[in-house]
Amino acid sequence: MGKGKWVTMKDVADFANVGTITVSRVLRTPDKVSETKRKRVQEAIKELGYVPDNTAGALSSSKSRVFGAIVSTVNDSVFAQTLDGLSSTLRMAGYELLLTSTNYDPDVEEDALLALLARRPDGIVLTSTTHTSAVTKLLKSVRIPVVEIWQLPSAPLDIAVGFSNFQAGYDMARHLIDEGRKNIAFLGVGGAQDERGRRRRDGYINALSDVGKEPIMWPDCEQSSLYGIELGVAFIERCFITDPMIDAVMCVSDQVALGVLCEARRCGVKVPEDLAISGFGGFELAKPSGIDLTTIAVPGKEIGIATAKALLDPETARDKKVIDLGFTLIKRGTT
Amino acid sequence: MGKGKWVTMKDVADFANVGTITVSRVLRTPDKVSETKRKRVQEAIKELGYVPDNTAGALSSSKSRVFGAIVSTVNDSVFAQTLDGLSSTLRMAGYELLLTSTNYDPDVEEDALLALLARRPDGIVLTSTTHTSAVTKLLKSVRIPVVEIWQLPSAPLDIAVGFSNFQAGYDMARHLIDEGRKNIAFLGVGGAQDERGRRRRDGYINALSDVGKEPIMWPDCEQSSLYGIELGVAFIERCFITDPMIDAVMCVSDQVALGVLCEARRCGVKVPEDLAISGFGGFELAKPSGIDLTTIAVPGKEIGIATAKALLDPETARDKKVIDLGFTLIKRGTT
DNA sequence: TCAGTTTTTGGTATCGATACCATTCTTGAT
DNA sequence: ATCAAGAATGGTATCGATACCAAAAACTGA
Repeated sequence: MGKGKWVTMKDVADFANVGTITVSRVLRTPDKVSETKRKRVQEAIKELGYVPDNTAGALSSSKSRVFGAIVSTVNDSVFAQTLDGLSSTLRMAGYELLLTSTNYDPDVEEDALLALLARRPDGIVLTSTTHTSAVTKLLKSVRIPVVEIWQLPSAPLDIAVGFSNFQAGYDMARHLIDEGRKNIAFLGVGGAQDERGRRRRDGYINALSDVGKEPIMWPDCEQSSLYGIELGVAFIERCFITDPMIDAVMCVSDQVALGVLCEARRCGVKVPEDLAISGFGGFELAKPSGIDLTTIAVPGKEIGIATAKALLDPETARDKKVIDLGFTLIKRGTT
Repeated sequence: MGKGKWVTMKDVADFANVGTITVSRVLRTPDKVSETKRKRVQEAIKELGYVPDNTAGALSSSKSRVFGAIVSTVNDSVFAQTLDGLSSTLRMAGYELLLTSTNYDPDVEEDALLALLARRPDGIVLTSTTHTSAVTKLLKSVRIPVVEIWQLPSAPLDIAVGFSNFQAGYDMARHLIDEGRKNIAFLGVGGAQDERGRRRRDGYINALSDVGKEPIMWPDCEQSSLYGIELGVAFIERCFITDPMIDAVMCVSDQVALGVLCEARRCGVKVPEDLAISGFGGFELAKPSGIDLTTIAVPGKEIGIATAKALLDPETARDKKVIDLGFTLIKRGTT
């Protein structure tokens, strides 16, 4: 313990009395080495506590065995599931994940991408599909798989894995309309950064216009600093109370919907009689809990797994280019 | 765009008509290069779209500018805050974060650590403090800072940043006792994997024994596959109903507490009159929302930032060894 | 037993940057 | 004008692995 330097492959080779390349082969292609030497090398590795140096390996083989991910936030439970699925699938294949979050800032994305490329990853995952021109140029010039996830761009840079946020918004609005709701509001326009949320809102607007209705969006400007549950609470206080014609609210996320639901109950607003509420994200609570929110379940983990597969085998994935994993509208008690 | 290979430092040097080392210096120590050449090099970099290769740099300088993190799960909002603080602070200093999650499995931890060390990180972050002997040996032999976070081990391997889970459990139990509760249950023993939860439970047991009370723990065995909100719901159905002496429940997490709260309301159990409920994690909802859970707020983001600082300047951090960032008991309406 | 294969093994160059040392160029003081 | 001290610059070795090719060993069938 506490040796000054790392044990190198040469040390192992000398100890086992073989050439360095044999040690390399024991690690990468064991069946190409005779059993005697293989065992001797494996013992030497154990004995000396050798840990291979991947930075050196990456340099000579130009394969880093690392994938880079640039996500808008890790602070989201459904996103976290994707990361879980992604990183565990990759690790099983002997790859690691270099993670960066941008907090929805495109300039940070550019910096992050440069930092990532400096590590010569074998592939890149992005949760955003709107990039600065520099980013687009870089991504196009790079000879590695680029996977955009959680949405389906019309013109993917390379490969896309996700589902249609537009369709999700459309379907949910349609569901509310079918339930006989007359004045359906959309809550959560504020998130100018969140392009997935905007797509869902666009779906909502389209569905309404298909039946000749006008959208009601709140907060009406993007100045609002409210988000999550607090935004939901504020909606009841500041919007629903002043505009009692509203009989349904479609929330940008489950968090927001939860805020609306709790505050509605506290204020004696009957759900779903007076106000129908829908969320997004696949809130895990169901009927028995008393919080049975109608929502859209998203295959978060599956996206992660499919992304990992696409990274590991880009050729196959490129045949499809856009991999749509769909979503599920879960009708529960709040609508 | 679409060039076969990466642009190398040599290419930039030739283009700018300088030596490679000058290019290197422009990137790392710009003030040691004359202004004329510096500008020429910077233009060449831009012109050619040069992205430095850090794997090569890491090899020759033995500084990878990458830190590795092994977390039990990313699927936890408070953890996510730590990761956010950690990775953004590190990136500002020009470092990246290599993230691995173990899903609470110590064997995975060992694999993950080996994979991480193969990338020769400049430091390591761990959320667990119970390791296999192989892991402990490896971590001790490594000459880089090792930071254990989210708890305070009595004998840290190197540096620890966090707060006392034991104390948090103790204080919350004490709070319930002070509120006059007679039969306080602890909900969430099942998480054998979650050592932080176990510490809090130990604090609870201690607080009760200090006043001569017996602990009530549910589920009583670890066979339960329930977790999160569902566990909270199950508690009311299966435990509280059968043992009506219980007048308080201290939950291992806010999620669980939320489940208890919702189900209690649905079943007509009065909170806090019939049942006091406490959570853990710093649930962001407060009084106006109707869900005003008494909880313990944890400085998640601060832990991330402090960890980053410790990694970047281990010498200073080692003076303290254990950095206690504390926690805050937030008394709200459920107790 | 031997030529012809196939498998196993090792030597050497190489990946792209930085470290170290040597050299050249400034600059200021005498 | 000359020299010393310091700044700027470049050449070459090096980091630790893998690629590529050549050599040695083992195996095949006649």
